[in-house]
Amino acid sequence: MPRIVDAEQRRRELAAAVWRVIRRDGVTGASVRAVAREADTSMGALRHWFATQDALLRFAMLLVTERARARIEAVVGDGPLLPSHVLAVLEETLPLDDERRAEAEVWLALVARALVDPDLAALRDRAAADLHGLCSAVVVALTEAAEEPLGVDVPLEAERLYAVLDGLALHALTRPAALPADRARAVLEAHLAGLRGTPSIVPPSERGNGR
Amino acid sequence: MPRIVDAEQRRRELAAAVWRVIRRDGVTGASVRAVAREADTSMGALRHWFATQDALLRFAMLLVTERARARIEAVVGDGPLLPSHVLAVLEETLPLDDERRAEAEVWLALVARALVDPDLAALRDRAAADLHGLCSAVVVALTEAAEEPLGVDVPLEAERLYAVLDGLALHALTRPAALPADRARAVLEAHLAGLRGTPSIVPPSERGNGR
DNA sequence: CGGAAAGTAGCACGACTGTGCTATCAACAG
DNA sequence: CTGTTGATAGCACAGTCGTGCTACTTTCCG
Repeated sequence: MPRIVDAEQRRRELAAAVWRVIRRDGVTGASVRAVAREADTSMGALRHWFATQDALLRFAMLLVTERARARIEAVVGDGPLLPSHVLAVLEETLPLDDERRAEAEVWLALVARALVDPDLAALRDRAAADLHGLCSAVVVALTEAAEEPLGVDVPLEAERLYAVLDGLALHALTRPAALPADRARAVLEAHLAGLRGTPSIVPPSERGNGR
Repeated sequence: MPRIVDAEQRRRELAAAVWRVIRRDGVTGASVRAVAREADTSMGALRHWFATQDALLRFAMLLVTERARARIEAVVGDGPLLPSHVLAVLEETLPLDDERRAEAEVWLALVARALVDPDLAALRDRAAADLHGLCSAVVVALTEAAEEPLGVDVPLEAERLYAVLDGLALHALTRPAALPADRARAVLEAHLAGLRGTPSIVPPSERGNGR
């Protein structure tokens, strides 16, 4: 057989097959055989790239965080976190289109498994720490940009923003009919408006400044 | 063998064994044999009460919602939703002690499975609709109690409160060290303060009129 | 050309899976 | 007493599971 030009690429292809199986049959259905079949290869080939099933699932989970991180960095770039970019950045963690929805489904399945799998829990904790840090940065960026100094409890507001973010992600994922993409965006935007010093609770006369 | 006095009680005992297995080994480990062993009974006895494994998991999930609902009703009672009870009511959905933590773990595991199991999805959707309704009622109760009328987008604020609630639940469950019980409570309380018309973010000139 | 290495294929094993099924036991009705 | 029902026990079947392992093909290096 032809040499694989890029080993990492091959591993990503197989992990993509894991994603498809998890989305179709859940993490329970992600057996070695099912993944090999989905990837149109053999058990032996699969085990050549991943010694155990746990390693396979670990890599599949790692891929979720990597992709989200890449999208976020593509938006924010190297520079500082601009208030004008905040909504776009945080949106990248919500399941608002098919690609991000796929990631969120896999993420939820693996986070649940992480409750009883220390390896997956470690990956989850690292991602959580990253997102929590991002939320802190967002709170700082928004409050610093306010015209007059706001009395903000930054750690608390970061925690609250993080909760809104993951809560929206969970609900947009599990109740897409009740919380479609644009509505999830609107809720997030309203929350960010509050952090900007413009309380989300405003008289009707001032409402209607869509995103 | 002695007749079972209360069939429902027996089913609850078996479902409790399901909970213990799910908490220890995840939903993957909740096989018929494992549950029977945990409940200290036989496969035959288990199958006498639950015809299939799906029925067993369905009942275990139903039990989570039932218990949460019972606790909430115990707090709010028959009367109207008083602003003074709002925090205590919403707290009942957070994993702030061992009992509620157990429910949340089982809930997360089964919600993940619900992504590929229509029966569980139906239970999840019903619970979500209930909680969403509760959040709406909370928003209405708090804004109506405000001294001056606030321009509140009730559906949007309900959605945001629901997101905060489930986000906090998820984080308190998966990152208990980063978000201990009293801190989760504090974040929720800060959010409710905002709904009361006392924004969590206030200009320095208006500060000092405590929560 | 020959050998090493990369990659693929898939069998074998022992363990586990859900469910159908029968057998057994306890308790009550008649 | 007998007969019926509730409840338990556990075997049998036909699979699937993860992984160890060998065999094989293809590619590259010297």
